[in-house]
Amino acid sequence: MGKLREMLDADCGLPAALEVMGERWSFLILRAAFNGLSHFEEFLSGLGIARKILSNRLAKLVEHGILERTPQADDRRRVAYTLTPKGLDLLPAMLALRQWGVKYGLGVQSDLVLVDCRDHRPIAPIGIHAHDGRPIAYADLKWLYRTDVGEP
Amino acid sequence: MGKLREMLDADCGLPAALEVMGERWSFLILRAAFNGLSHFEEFLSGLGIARKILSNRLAKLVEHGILERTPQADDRRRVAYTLTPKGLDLLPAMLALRQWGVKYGLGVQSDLVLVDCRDHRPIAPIGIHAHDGRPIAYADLKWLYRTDVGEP
DNA sequence: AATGTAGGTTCTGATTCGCAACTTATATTG
DNA sequence: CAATATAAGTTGCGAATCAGAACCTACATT
Repeated sequence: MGKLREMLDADCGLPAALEVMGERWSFLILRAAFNGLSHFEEFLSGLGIARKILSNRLAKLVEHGILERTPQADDRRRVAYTLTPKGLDLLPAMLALRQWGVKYGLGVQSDLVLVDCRDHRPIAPIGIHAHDGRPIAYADLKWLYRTDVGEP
Repeated sequence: MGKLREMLDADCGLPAALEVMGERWSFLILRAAFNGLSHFEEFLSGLGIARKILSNRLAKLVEHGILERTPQADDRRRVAYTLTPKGLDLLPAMLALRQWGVKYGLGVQSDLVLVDCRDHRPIAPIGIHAHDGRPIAYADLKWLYRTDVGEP
């Protein structure tokens, strides 16, 4: 029980991730950004979000370094919100959620498929892999203390 | 622009996933379940969540088929909440978020590492792979209509 | 029978959400 | 140049949600 408790208390990274991305709309804004949207009014009409909330979320995403805010040079009314490397690194998490939603969701199936542009074939389901790339199932996982891991 | 709009409108599975998992605490409850917790009071003290919210979230997770609620036979006061296959399928998404949080979070790094129990080496970062398992970068992805994908 | 425990529900205030209207800085148009 | 339009916010306000505490109920233990 002590160990269990310790595992929970350990800041496993999830609370940090959820601090930003756990808020309503954050993931949908991120998806829109991945889809190429970058302006306030694009997000607004594309997502059906309230202006106030969009303003708040964009500010937080910028504050956390997930989006970058750059006023446009040629039209200084416009501001472009673009994904930073930190934001781009959320793609696996977003796709994993998305694939889960497609697998179990009741929603209408999209006609668009994410493919490898090289061979135009759909990407593999996001999954768990060993250090050598071999897929692993949940049953084959366990928690170890850092000092007990095999040699890297 | 029409195509962009269409991509956003398409129910890509993310909204469905977020309907349940987008709510506060849902992911942390899920993590606790993956860590072996199964009883109300365990979640309660393990997470520091309010009773009311925990009650509400557990009900929703059960309602959406992510957890299963089973009153215990030997002590019928106790109720076990356990992950269904649908819930277990959220592991990649949770790990992807967790790894992102570890990579960029400010939180204290956990001493516990998730390993392949066969060789005791840490799992690979969750990533995007082509149908044949080859890793792909964001730049190599694109959206295609289902009718345009390469032969499976 | 009395007490304790697991799992909730109810009551209260503080936050957050969402809609609509207003503001400010820049562009465009007559 | 004046008038109007547009992009990106901010403000105000009612509705929903959150969090903490106390309360409740079914069961189990002494």
